[in-house]
Amino acid sequence: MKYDFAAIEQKWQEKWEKAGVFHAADHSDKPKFYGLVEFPYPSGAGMHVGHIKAYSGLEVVSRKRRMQGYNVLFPIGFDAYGLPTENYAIKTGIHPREVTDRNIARFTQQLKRVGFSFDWDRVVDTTEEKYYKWTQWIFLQMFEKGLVFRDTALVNYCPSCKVVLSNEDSQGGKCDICKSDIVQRSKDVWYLRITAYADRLLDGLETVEYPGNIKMQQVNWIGRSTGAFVNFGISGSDEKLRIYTTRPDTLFGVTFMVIAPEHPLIEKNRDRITNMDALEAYRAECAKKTEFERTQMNKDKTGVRIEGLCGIHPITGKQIPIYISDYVMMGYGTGAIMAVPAHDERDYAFAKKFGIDIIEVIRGGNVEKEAYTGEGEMVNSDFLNGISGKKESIARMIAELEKLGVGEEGVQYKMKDWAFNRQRYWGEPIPIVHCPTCGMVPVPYSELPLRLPAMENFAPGEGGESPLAKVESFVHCKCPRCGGAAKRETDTMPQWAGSSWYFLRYIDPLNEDALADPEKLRYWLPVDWYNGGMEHVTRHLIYSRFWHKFLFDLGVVPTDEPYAKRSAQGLILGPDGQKMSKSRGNVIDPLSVVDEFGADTLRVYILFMGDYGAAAPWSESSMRGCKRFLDRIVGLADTAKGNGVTSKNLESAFHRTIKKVSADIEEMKFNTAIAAMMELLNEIDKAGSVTVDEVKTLVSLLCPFAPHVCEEIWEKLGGQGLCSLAAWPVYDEAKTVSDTVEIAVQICGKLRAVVEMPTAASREEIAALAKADARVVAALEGKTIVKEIVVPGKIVNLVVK
RNA sequence: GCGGGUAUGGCGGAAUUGGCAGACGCGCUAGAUUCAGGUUCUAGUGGGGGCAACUUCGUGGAGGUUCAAGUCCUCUUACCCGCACCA
Repeated sequence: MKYDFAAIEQKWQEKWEKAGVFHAADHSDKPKFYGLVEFPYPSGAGMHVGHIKAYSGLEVVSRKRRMQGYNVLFPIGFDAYGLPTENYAIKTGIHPREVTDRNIARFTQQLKRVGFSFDWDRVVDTTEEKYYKWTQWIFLQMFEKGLVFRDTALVNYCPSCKVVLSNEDSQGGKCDICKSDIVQRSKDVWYLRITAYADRLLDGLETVEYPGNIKMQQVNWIGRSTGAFVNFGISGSDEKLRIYTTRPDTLFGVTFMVIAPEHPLIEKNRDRITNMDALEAYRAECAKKTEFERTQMNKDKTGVRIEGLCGIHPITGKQIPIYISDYVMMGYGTGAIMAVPAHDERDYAFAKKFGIDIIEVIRGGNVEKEAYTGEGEMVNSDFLNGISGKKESIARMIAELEKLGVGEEGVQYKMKDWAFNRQRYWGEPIPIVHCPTCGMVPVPYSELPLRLPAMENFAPGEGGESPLAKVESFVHCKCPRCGGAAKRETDTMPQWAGSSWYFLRYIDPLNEDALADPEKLRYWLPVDWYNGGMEHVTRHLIYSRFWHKFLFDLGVVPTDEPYAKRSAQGLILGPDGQKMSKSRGNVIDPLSVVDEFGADTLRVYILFMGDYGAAAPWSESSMRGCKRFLDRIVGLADTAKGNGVTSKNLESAFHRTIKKVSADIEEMKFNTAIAAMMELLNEIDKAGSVTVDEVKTLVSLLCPFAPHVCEEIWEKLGGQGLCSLAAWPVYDEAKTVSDTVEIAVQICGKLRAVVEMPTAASREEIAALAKADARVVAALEGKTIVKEIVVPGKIVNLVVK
């Protein structure tokens, strides 16, 4: 039966808003549930079906929790600083503030039309002064604790966006925002010392409930390796060349050393090196390549030997040639390696190309043919000879190095410190003053927020200078320490800043004295369940864990980890099975679906499409099936008569469905939860009649998925109050089992009959009933049973000869 | 190259973790209702064989374990995702 979804949806959205049913209470005797979804970037394109899927999962969980009597915090906000808005503003001349406000208003309206149960009184916007005041406050706290520093570095620069990008934003050598090629530039940039938290970010993973693949990605991203630092000598000098290796056990197999082209050793020894021309030519060649190109050419090794300098082996004292090559990176370890060609594939390729000796120190392979990286007995290795455990030889070698004072155990991370700046307008100003006498001075806390100045032209300056540098009144200031003339920092923070702590602000969005009240933080934290996209697993998720741990150390937040549990939704693909994109023209607009089929249908379909965590293509006809389901539910309500239960069988089906839907929601198996309700509806149709009580139960189960139509039916059936606040149905385990059960009877593993028998039958009774079935009797004709397998409730298998 | 994942009808996907493969939905076929249908209802729908009861094959491929395998083991193929000269 078709229903007027447009009228119903508007009616109930208004009622919910008026009654404030989705407001979280700050203090409550109820158990709390904090469900968090990744807040959107309010782009000009408006909402995407992907947003709906991303929010629908915890929307259902949150609605279920409310019905279960929890005090639920399910907030939403806007991560509104960022380049697309700024670029749009530059193009159109409309101020980013105005663009942002407009986009937020549009998103808000769209989200409300889908009927999400967000607490709209707690909306945060990262670009508001009252919000970014605290982003700046956290930055200054980090500055005070020595976690903020400046360094000259080769940075990824996007010539199109005119902005310095982090490694994370320039993966694959392309700008994450505009997809143009990245070039390398030398620049003074801000860093956050996230590596200081590397171990804790790793160890903390043990204490949280994240899916295995997310943990794995974070572990790989942090990339901890243990090994040793070893100091090699330099011929004719008391200088040391320090290297990092994970295989100190192979130290006797070293036949050459390699340093990165940018390694300072070369500059320091200019006068002693006899082939500077060749080295500089090679360096110039490398500088032309982006980091991406450098890492792409991973097989063909190039390099130049440094003439006039030699390494000295720390134990044998042997002279060792040193090369420069771009297969060694300045950014990892010490920018220098000891090369053991016999047992490392890269060193092997290099040695073959340059005709360098290969010394086997671990037996087990054929070093004439290829590098051997496995384990084996140590040879040619002095005091290590005869040992065959890698662990033991490494430990012995490290002990020896420490005894001789030429090395020690060490740990390295792939993760680099976080380049924390943008030369753009639409971001949080970095609250630092550069004073000619005092150096870098933080803006006093009392002067926060340091406001983003009004500007007419926010196009970036040539050469990557921030547009803020053009605002004289902003730049020129007095040094907060000495009172002398000084200049403000003009860089702004990167887009990941505001999103690194937004979940804390939801807890107390209007607080003017603290980022949030400690009492409230203690009540709500940690976030019980956080859902978001896989694309944020290595950036946002690590950054925000880092900030949270820092705030924990400050005593600002009560938990070491911000998120107790994390899940991720899969993409919605276009009807053609391809990723949705404007250029492919396969984008589905959620609001046009709401117009045509209603918000409830959209919500049910998106969760019914398939595994919540997997990608699935859009199918309009499949969605129509969900509409049909809701229409049938509406029709069912009209035929409901009387109270109590219709029949024992149907009662049992209800209890089974309550059990399944309850459990499936907890595991985000929304597709099978909906399928179970469809099955129940089919059962009811078969039974031919249904009571008002039963329909109310079904509608309560469906309410988190399709809340508008459920409220309407609930009201029509005389339900108390709102369906959204009704008690979540409970099931009786005893009633989930029906009296009889169908048992499959196999003979030699082949299905021969299906026999209905009492659920309570004993093994013997089951076997007897099975053997009494006419078809089984026929099949057993002339055979002898050699084995009987009886699995109560499931199957009987008779093995015959 | 390393790490992780996936593979089931015409399609999206189920399968209580070793126990009737294909739930649920779409699509399709036939019939009914309707002036009409992108409506609604009824029945059917994995492949082959048979009028039928029934029978046989069947979860990317090849082996294996088991009374019993989509599920466990070995090998293999294809695709997807992440990292990528990390010393």
